[in-house]
Order: sequence, then C-alpha cells, then structure tokens
Amino acid sequence: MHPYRTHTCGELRIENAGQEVRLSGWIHRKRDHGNLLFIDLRDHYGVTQCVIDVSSDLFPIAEKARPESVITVTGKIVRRSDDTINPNLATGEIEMQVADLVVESAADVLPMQVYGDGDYSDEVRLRYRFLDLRREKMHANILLRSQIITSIRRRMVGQGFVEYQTPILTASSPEGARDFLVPSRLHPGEFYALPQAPQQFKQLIMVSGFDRYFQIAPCFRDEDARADRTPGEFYQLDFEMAYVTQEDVFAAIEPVLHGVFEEFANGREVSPAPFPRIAYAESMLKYGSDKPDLRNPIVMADVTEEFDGGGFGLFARNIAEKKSVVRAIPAPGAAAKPRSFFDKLNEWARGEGAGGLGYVVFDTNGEVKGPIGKNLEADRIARLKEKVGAKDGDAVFFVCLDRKATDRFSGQARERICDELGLRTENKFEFCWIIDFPMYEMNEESGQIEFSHNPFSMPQGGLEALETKDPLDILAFQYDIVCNGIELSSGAIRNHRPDIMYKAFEIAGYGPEVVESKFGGMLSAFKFGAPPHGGSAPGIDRIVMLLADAQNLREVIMFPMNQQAQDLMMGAPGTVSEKQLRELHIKINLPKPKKTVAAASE
RNA sequence: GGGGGUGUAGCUCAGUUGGUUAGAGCGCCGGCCUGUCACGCCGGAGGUCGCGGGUUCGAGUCCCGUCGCUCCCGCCA
Repeated sequence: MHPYRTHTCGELRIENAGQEVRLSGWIHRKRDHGNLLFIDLRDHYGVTQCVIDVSSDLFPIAEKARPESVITVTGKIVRRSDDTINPNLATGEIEMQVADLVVESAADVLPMQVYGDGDYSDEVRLRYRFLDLRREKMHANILLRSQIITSIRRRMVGQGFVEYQTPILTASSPEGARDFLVPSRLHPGEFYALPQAPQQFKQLIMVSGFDRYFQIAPCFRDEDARADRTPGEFYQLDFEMAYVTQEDVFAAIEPVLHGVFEEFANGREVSPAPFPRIAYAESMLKYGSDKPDLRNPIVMADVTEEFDGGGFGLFARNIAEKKSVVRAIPAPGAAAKPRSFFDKLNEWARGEGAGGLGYVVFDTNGEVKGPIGKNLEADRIARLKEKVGAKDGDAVFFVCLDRKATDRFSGQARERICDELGLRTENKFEFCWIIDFPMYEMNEESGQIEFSHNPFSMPQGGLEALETKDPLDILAFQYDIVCNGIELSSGAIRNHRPDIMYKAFEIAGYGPEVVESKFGGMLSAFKFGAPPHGGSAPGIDRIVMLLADAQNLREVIMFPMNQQAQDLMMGAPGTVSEKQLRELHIKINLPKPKKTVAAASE
C-alpha cells in the first residue's frame, strides 16, 4: 500500500463502508474519552472522523498528538450507527476504525487555533499565515479567488480576447505612483522599475498588430496602504482593444463582469447590464464622489440658488463673499428622529472640520422646523423641497463650503446619513460607469494646469478641443467602473496621435523634448501606424473582496503584506549581504537615527 | 508626513473613583471517563500589564515620551 492516503478526507461515503483505506491530514480536533478517542482528520477536501480505542498499541501516541499534527491513519471504513450520524459533515455517515497510525509531522502548541472562527490580530494571522490559511473561511476565500479568475479567463476568451505576458522588469515611468526600483548589475547606476501597470506595453501590443489583449497582470506601486488598497502589489484584469469607441469597450467587458458577479453572487442581486453611465460632474453633484455607492438611495442636489440672497444669513454671506456652494442631502424619514440624531451628525461634521451640518425638518403635519427653517423664506424653502424631492416626514441636510470641499464633505455626509438611517440596500451589487472625466485640473497650490487622470487618454474633441477650448472644460474619453462604492477600474480610449499628444502635454506644461524622453518608445510606435485603441483594467483583488463579502483585501490574498508593507513571515523587506551590494555598486546612506532618550541624556 | 483606535497569560478579552496575592474563556500540562462531534468532570502551570520616564504612601489604572499593530487623511498618472 502507498505510504500516504488512498482517499481524501472529504470523499468517503456510506458506499465505502467495509473498505480498508488510508487517510493523511491534519488533526483538526480531538475528543478524548479516556478509553476511546475521536480524531477529526482534515485535509484540503474535508473532514473525516477516525476512531481509536484503548485496545490499540497506538492509542497513547494518538492521545499525545496535538492538534494540527499531520498523521496518516489506516483502517476500515464503517457505517455509523443511526444515533451517531453527524448531518453537518459530508462524511458524517461513516467513520474510520484506526488500525495503524503514523505521525508524519508533530505540531507544537499553536499561536492561533485553526479550529473554530476566533478573532486573531492581523499581526498573528500574517506571521503564521500558513495556519490562518488552513482555517475554513480563508481556505474558502482563496479557492473562491481561483474560481473567479478561472471564470474571468473563460469569459474573456469567450469575448475573443487573447492572453499575453508583458515584462516585470521594465523602465521607470515618470508619471503616477512611486516606482519600485531594481538595480541593474550589468549597467551600474541604472535601474529597472517594476510596472505600475502594463499600460504602455498593452498599447504597444495594439500597435504591434494584435487585438483584444488581456492579462491577469501583477502591478507594483510604492504607495501607502488602505483596507481596499494593498501595499506594494496587486493584480488587475488588464485588457486593451483596437479600433474601438468607449461604448465598444463597455460592450466587451460588461458581459464579463456581469457574468462573473452573477456566477458567484450566491443569492445576491447584480445590477443588469448595460450598467448606468454617469458623467463625472453629475456624480460629484449627486453623490459627492466619483465612486458612488448606488446602494445608498440618497441623491443630492445643488441649492445654492435657493440660499443666494436669502434669509439664512450665514449661507447667503458665504455664497456672496467666499463663492461657496450649497449642497442639499435629503434624509428620507428623518423627521421622526429625535433631536440627538441631528446633534450627533452636527457634532460629527464639526469633528470633520466642516463647521457644521445645517438642516431643515419637514414634519408630517406640514410644519417646517430647524434653524434654517426659521430664517429662510417660505417660498425658497418650498422651491428647495421640490428640487431635492423631499416629502413631509423627511429632513434635508446642507453643506455650504467651497466647491471642492462641498463635493468631498457632502459625499461623506451622504454615506453617514444613509448608515444612520439604515437605508443601504443589502445583498446587491450596484454597478455604474463614471464617464466624461475632465482632462485637466487646476493644482490649487501651484495654480498650474495638470492632467487630472491619465495623460494617455484621448481628449474629447481631439486636437481641435485642445486648441480652442479652455483646458479645464475639456473632457477625456476616460472612464471608471464602480461597484458598491468601490472603484474597480479606470480605463480610457487612448491618445494614439503624436500631434495630439504633444499638444496635450504642452497644455500641462511639458515641452516636446520631455514627451520624447519620457515616452519615446510609445511615441515612436505611434509614428509608424497606430490603430485607435482603448481598454481598462478592473482590479482582481477588489472583485474577489466584493464577492467574498470581505472588508479587507488581506482576506482574499494568500500572502499579503501588513500596512507597513512588510512580510513578517518571510522577513521582507530585509537587509542584503555586502557582496550583493558591491555587485550592484550600491552604497547605503541611511538617514540619521532619531535621538533616543538615552542618547539625549548623555 | 498627519489624525483616530488599540496594546494585560500562547490566543481573545475583563480589570470599578489609583488600594490585599491582576482575573475569565479558549489553548497547554496532569488525572478520571468507551460514542463524541464546541465531549464532559477534577486539578495545575503560565504575566517585566508594549517600552522608558514622572506624579503618588501606593500605578495595569493618572501625566509625559516612545515603539508596535490597525483604520483614515495626504499619496495612489
């Protein structure tokens, strides 16, 4: 007989009763009755109960083996008596009578239990990730991730896409995030960079005469982490298509995303394709965000006009003197809320540095209450009520700040009010496209015009728009896909025309020599016949996070780094040998260490 | 770089206005137990209360500093 398993721990059923089998796995749980011992043996596939009693020579060994030790047991599969069947276990109708037992690998006392669903700090979970990954939930998440990626590949291929690989060691790119650099041994003083995305390569693939490229692409950015942004590296479904309009791109990827989400929705609803298209400006106005969560039913409105010159002095003055705008946030049903509800929100707003959160309450008896209601003229209030679609029984909150601050803060308030009122639709995936991003924006500190998103995007209106319009009015063929308030990807119809590219960079303050030195490879390619092309790159990790209903990307990544971009299990980053540094002609020049208390007292 | 939260046994946590010997559950070790599946019962070991100062007769608790982890802002074309 083979030294290890003849079957997995998940496959034996009542039909196998009577067979002599061998199982290998981890001791999931032991129940020691003194003269009778139950072992739940677990592997990737499931759990099987194994029984051994005191008559066996191996009984003391089994008793001593700690949970998570790896053992191989041999014995006969028997049908359990009716009163001992475990309906919660796939293998619960049978058990193994252990005749032989080999300890393959004894486990020490565990720093975290694999059994059960206890909470452990991220520090412990990441340091002992191999234990964390054995746990049911993590194991399921990682399997789900694999299934999702398989489904994405199948659907992309079904849409006529072909998978190609692009380099990992490439050139540093001047725009965007900080690069991870890799020193070159053969070229002292020079560096490769890890790709922030295969952006230029996928465009070059189109120029190279291929069509419909995709790749599950690793991307590297040296930026700080968030719950939905892993430090260092992440994967995206990178794709690009030739001879397409924006709508062609949407039509190609919508069935893939919709299909994947439907496939793994598990009872949750998925918004139907085509997904709504929302212009950037409209999204900022109605939702205060360029990644709106449409499960939140609150739709905001601009009511600057209603307050301009009105009886509520504070807002009227801000509008007149500071060019403030007023955004109304309807709060359905909030009239029934106690005073403390409004005070709490107001206090939160002050804590956020917004001055406060004004409000009007429309009582069910038609009365208008609240500080603004007392001062603002009745006809203005009536117009405002109509404009935001408020009914008796609702309240309306107001944010009055400069345009940018109003967008940002009203967006936060909209989310908070939704949660306080419990208005968010559960168990649904709400997709939308955000389109018509501005090509440029004003840097408020420097007063300079900058690319607001992606310098490779085609401006709407082409060269003519660049030459004739106010740069801040020019829109780009640039789009994001958003699901439940999470940005899944951004994409664009690319600028494939050297003349338009020179002009676009000129507006942002870059001369032709800069364009040529920074994007020489791509620019050169565009001079020898480049097809119009465009694409996008939805984030794989975020898709899995949504489908796994996880609150943090670490729940869907096998070996993530911590928030400080460290892998405590592998010890990365770490120091390297002098020899390695010499070969690379690298000298370490560390910043002076901070003064310690001890050093200061010397 | 900045702000919030947090740090007490291997793990998850409790610990009152500052007051005897810092507790619980799980885990671990020992004993008893032949049908459990969160097995049960009895006993035991295990702590520099993140670290360093300070206030006080007395600090896990109050103050100052510092470090770790985490969430957020900046940043992420």
